[in-house]
Amino acid sequence: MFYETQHLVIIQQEMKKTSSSYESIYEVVRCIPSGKVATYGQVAELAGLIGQARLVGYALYRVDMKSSDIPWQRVINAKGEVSLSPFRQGTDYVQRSLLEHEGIQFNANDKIDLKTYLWEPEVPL
DNA sequence: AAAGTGACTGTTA
DNA sequence: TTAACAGCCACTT
Repeated sequence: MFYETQHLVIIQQEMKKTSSSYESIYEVVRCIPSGKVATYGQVAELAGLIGQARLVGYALYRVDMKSSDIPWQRVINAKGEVSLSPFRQGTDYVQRSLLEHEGIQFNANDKIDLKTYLWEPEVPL
């Protein structure tokens, strides 16, 4: 997709894929720089969990704001929008607010231009 | 133990 | 362009 296969191999070797532990996911999210965003699928891929975007969403749901060392707000869906959910109790608005504070702009359709803001990892961590 | 449910996504129509 | 679908898998009932 966006990365050299070689890079993926390296990253996957370093990240443990202990299912039921979301450490690899959190590790990737921590690498997203301020002012950039990553998609759920992208994070899953980098964490060695290809095709399991939903797992990333679930992992972030567990963390949410309790852990301040994880920039959870920088993960959005593939359409470039903040994923909404009735269970988020307004934290979706908080997410948008945090991103705008980092300099990310939303267009008239409440979407983020991925061409401009999508995180493109250097080789590797 | 089986079935339902999501902070998802690529494909198909 | 948008929308429905089918995979996806940990968790909860």
